[in-house]
Amino acid sequence: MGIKDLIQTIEGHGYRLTAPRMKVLASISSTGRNFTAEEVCSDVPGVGRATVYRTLKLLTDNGLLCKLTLQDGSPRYSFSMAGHHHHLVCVGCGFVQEFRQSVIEQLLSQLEASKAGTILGHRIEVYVLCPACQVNSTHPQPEGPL
Amino acid sequence: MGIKDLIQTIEGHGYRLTAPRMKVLASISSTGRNFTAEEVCSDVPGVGRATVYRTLKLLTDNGLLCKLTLQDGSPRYSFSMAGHHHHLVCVGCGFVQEFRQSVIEQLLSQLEASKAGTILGHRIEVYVLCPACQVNSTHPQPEGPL
DNA sequence: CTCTAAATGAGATTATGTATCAATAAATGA
DNA sequence: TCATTTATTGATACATAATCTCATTTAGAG
Repeated sequence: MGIKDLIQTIEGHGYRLTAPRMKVLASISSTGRNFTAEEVCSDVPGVGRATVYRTLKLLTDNGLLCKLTLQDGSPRYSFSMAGHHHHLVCVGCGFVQEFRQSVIEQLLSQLEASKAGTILGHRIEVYVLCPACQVNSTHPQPEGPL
Repeated sequence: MGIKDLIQTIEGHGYRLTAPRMKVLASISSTGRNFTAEEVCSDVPGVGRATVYRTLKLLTDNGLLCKLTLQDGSPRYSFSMAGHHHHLVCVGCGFVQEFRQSVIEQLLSQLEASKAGTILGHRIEVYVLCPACQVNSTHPQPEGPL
């Protein structure tokens, strides 16, 4: 996700493109991976914590970011490529892949058919050890990633 | 889940059956539904908050309770009936049903086959409006449940 | 009954945010 | 351009969920 897309979305929705927001956009678009809100805060000195959180929420609400939950329950933000999708999170390096799989639609219709009620939403996250991290754990490194 | 099962598990794992723990067990087994940690705290005056959290964690780690996440991200505890399962949470009343569905196994094998890495775990929660709450929302009540 | 390791409780601390509100800055229109 | 309006900001307080510390207590073994 380039910073231009982020800027376009901000302006396209009628939000003001302010200096603090620009700093947040520059920070997250330069990381190239997913991140926590506090990491962004550290990366934009001079910008208030509240503004960082507000900007992340703004981007999340407008579909540019996703907030996901790691296996231990801690939250991270990642860029959102597709419309509706789920997350494949590497436990080793934190790398996030999105996926869409037709069996999920099957699952939801099976559940709806079983008189469980009207489905309003769902949360699906799969935790993996990615191929690169599997190699690292076979040949342990002094300091692992993430 | 009766209080006897809870006690048996505590003792069976070699944990001490103390008065504060008994109060927590009595509280949660009498609710008959799912609950938050703070609700339990309020229900066991005299027992420290840390002890309540420690006991809930103990029960969760030993498979008697599940910690689930509502749609807004807030956590609740529910009794765990089956071994491995997922949650169907009513957004209206908070009622939690467990489910197991074979399509989930399909999903996981599809993902594993797609060179995504080794699957270590997953989190699947489906948010519904249960039949009873659908009736309530059609004929609104002064004060809804939960 | 004594002893010891487990468990407790009070309170501090951490993590992840949201709410408040006066001050500031961006867009709008005269 | 200047004034006005409105969004935005930052400092700080607050909220929630939980864990950590550590001195004290207690369950249960012997």
